[in-house]
Amino acid sequence: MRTLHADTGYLLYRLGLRSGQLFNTFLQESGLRLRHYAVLRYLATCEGALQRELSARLGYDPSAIVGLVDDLEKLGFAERRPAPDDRRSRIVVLTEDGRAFLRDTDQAGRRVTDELLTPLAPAERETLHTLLARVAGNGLA
Amino acid sequence: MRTLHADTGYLLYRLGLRSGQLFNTFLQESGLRLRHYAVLRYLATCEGALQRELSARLGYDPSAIVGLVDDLEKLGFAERRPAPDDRRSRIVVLTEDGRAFLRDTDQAGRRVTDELLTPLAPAERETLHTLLARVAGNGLA
DNA sequence: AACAACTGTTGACGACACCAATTATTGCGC
DNA sequence: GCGCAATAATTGGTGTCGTCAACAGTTGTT
Repeated sequence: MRTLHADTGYLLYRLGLRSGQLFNTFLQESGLRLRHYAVLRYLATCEGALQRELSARLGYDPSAIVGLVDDLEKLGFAERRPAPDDRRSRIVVLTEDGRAFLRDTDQAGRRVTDELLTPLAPAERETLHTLLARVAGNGLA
Repeated sequence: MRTLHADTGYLLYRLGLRSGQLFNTFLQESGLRLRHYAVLRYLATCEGALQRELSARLGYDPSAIVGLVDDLEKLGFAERRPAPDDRRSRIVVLTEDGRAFLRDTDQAGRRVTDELLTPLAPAERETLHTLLARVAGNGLA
């Protein structure tokens, strides 16, 4: 009987859990969790996003986005602005504090991935990243 | 600002979630979940295991193992036997039904990983698996 | 004007990780 | 042998999370 470790899908599942845990412990002191961090990082790339866009791109349920943006607003890292053309929507934008937080934690964030990929040489990490990106495909990530 | 997809750790986290979801939908009709399947597959390799061993090797909390083995016993896929040398421990063994279940679902299980790795050529899948196994390291997986 | 579709929001439910405490048993020091 | 720390399985509680249903406000269509 072949062992479970022989299954690439299960390896991905296991390492995904470990990676998420590492990220969360890294974010623990800031009061945020990985989900908040993902939203912040996404907002930093697009200069304002609708909540439904956050939901679609990050893969979280729309109802989850509500709470995440609430938390980020409470911390002063993001804020909701009314959408000019559609009064149903609200545009979430990064505040200066939020941008500063990303700058301050960027280095520590890289260390998390470094720690996870310790067993691999730089070239191997590059290969792994390329393959994972291919698997992630066009969709979110 | 670099995008979130540029982070290998986050990619792993995301793909881990997707892989787990794929496995769970594949197992949905059988009433099991990925955690149960992991226990079954492990039991198939060792011909009987203590619950603390399952906890350590699969990375689940000991309290979680209790419920998982309960479910597997209820389905007739595994059973607890008293350990001869230590009356505290109980040895969990696969039943014939459990072994048959693994045989019947083996092919479908492979399809799950195949579906996940669709974008990759066979040689690339091999490379990915090797790298992931290296990252997983000596410990569990 | 009537109606379907969409956005954000709230609420509920189950699954799950994590930790503390308990019971039964074992092994160790004395 | 006796006392005591350590261990295996179990129970329970807490917080997080994914998923779905329902809702109000708004938009677009016809």
